[in-house]
Amino acid sequence: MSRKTTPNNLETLRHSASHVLAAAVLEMFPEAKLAIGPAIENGFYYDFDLPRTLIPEDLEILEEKMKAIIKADHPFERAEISIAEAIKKFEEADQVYKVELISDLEKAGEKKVSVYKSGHLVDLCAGPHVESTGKINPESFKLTKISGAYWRGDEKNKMLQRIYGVAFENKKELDAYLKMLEEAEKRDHRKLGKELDLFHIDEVVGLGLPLWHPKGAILWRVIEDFWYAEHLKNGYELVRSPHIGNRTLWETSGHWGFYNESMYPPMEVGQTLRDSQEGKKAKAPEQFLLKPMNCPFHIQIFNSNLHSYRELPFRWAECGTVYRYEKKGELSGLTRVRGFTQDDAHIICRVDQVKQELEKVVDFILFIYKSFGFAIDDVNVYLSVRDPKNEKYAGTEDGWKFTEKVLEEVAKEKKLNITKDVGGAVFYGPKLDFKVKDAIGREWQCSTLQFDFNMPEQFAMSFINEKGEKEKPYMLHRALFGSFERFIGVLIEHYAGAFPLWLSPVQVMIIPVSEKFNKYGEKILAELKENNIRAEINKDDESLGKRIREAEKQKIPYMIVVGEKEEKDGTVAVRTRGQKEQEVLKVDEFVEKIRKEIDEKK
RNA sequence: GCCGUCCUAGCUCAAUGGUAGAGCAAUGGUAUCGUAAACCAUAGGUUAUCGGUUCAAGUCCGAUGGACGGCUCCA
Repeated sequence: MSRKTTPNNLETLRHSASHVLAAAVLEMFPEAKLAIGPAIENGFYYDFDLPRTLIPEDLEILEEKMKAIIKADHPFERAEISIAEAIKKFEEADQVYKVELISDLEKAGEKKVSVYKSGHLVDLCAGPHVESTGKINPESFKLTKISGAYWRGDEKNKMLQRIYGVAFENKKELDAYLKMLEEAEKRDHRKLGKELDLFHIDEVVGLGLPLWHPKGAILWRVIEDFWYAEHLKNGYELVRSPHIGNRTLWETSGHWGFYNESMYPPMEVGQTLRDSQEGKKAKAPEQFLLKPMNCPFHIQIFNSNLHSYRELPFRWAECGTVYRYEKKGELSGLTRVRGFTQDDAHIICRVDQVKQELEKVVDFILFIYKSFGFAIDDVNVYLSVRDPKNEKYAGTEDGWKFTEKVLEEVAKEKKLNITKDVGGAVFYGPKLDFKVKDAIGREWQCSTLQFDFNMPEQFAMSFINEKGEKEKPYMLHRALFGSFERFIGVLIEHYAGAFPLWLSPVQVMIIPVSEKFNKYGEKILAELKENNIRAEINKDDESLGKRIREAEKQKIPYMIVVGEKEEKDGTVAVRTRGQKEQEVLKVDEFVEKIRKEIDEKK
């Protein structure tokens, strides 16, 4: 029985392509065991258990085989069979992964499963598919990469081989996609970080511990200044805390037990380094841990005093550098590091203040994205709630119900296009996450807004309410950037390194026509600096054209060229990034123009 | 951590198992230049590290380290 499908449904097409891949793999390796093969963004993948490791050349062979299957135009025939029949069928074919999937469907209460037959391949599948393999354009797909993937995504399970492919309706779309990937590579923050001399990650210093070069550090500083100014405007107070803290703190918070997989091990103190080198034991040893988060410190500030309900809410902000020993393979440029600075704040408030505080934070987050040129469509928002089946959650039933409800309400009122992530909540509370895509489409969590039921309990936080009784406050964690490192990483990719004026490490490059005009150039440099404009002068013994080229490559927003005419008239010839046309302005006109542009953007 | 690919000068890349090269950058000169690369010269390497195979290894094999793409993870 052939089922009607929508032939221009890309997802159907991609999913069908994954079946064609599976058929091709079975031709090549009759003993291959099939796992799962869904459609994904831009294409599809299929996981296999194979008798040998694939090599890149295998992909070419498989592509040819796929094309032959497409050419043969096998119909996709759907059939519904009973669970027992399905298990028998797949057991006979020795498809152990399929048998496991069917058994799970049975446990979930299914009586029948659907299978699709096309050519020799019979695959367990909910469908839908295109009518026949011939509906796939043989020129519009490509197998792209091989990787390992754990069966059912569990690292305790066997690692299978995953083949990824991209698929589109026609060759033109495929080519456009491949071209886009090529372009995306050029805006990779790791590449631009080197080209623009912003940062590097040094093997000797340690993995995941970026070093910020002068141009990167000024970029960071500009962002940080903006952050501080906006927080003070928005009713936050600043706090500061150390990088290390006594182990007992982390025992109370629960990190010592729960997060020991990703914390740097403790350092033992109570003696000098020399004593330690000589193998001496401290008389009263104490252990200190690098902080993986700032919260316990902020809580200790709260707990150092008795608080009245009248004082609440507290909004305490800190750009605090935290350290997490991420697994080596998880590290990636600036987006996943081991030492990073969270733009953290904790809001400690009463129940009647929760909603208003959430609204304020959401508004603040939206303001931040707007300020850095992100459209809200560039940002995906996830509401992570409890998995009701799982019981490993801190806090009371009522607390969860209330906070999940109010989070969803606020998200809806603020017209956020949220995706609900059931089971995505951390054990201590529900959260709202904002994720931004990098150049190659990977999502990185930046802003986060989280409830915490655990810490107030563990640290016995309380304030005195109207009745004179102790009451436990609500605590919100939030970060707008997430971390400076990650945010700057996605920012570099977002702007492809061509930062708007207010963020540019060098805002103006002065280029004297020849060394005779260096003095005039220096005079202008001094005047720009006087006006807090980040300017440099390029007096290198190189041609004018060469120095213009260098400034363009460094993506400096304004270049000003000065020579005989300009010196005589007290003017500058202004060239804007990416434009050939120049504008001649009086020096103070230029200064005013730039200052105005910088101040407006802020 | 797991699967796979990769690692040659500061950067981007060459070199059928047979003497490690080029461009850019750097340094020293000449030219003092009007909007995306002036010209000449010099220097720069234990081919990531360690071990093996071979008459001979950048090249083949193994281990280690690192990078990249996935998986897992991301408080």
